[in-house]
Amino acid sequence: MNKDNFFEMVFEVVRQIPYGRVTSYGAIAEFLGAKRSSRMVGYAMNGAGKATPPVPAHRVVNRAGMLTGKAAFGSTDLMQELLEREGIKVKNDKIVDFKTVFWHPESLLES
DNA sequence: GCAATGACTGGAG
DNA sequence: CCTCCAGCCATTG
Repeated sequence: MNKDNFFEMVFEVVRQIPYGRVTSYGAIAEFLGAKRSSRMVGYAMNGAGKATPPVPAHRVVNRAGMLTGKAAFGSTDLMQELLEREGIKVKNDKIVDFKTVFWHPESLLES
């Protein structure tokens, strides 16, 4: 079954990520109130490419800013391309100035 | 319902 | 910020 509740809220947050910004699985999990379920966030992203509308999963990386899920895009180079496309510099499968482009989900609370 | 899995995280070196 | 170890948790077989 697609669009499960847990996946849904993860997709929602990821879709709210502004252009040229990235966030981490733990940040999303924490925002959802399930910081312990950080792994589930990544797991949910596994269905992101199959979800509708598709979510910018390339904007979601681990806490180190490493493109851990690049393999799930089908093309490992695709994720880096998309990130650079947004103005984000990627070096050795890791985001440059990660803390600078990092986006906090809690920013949604600020209208 | 139990066992295995995984796009993770925090603590320590 | 990098590497290794152990803990958490929902989905799947």
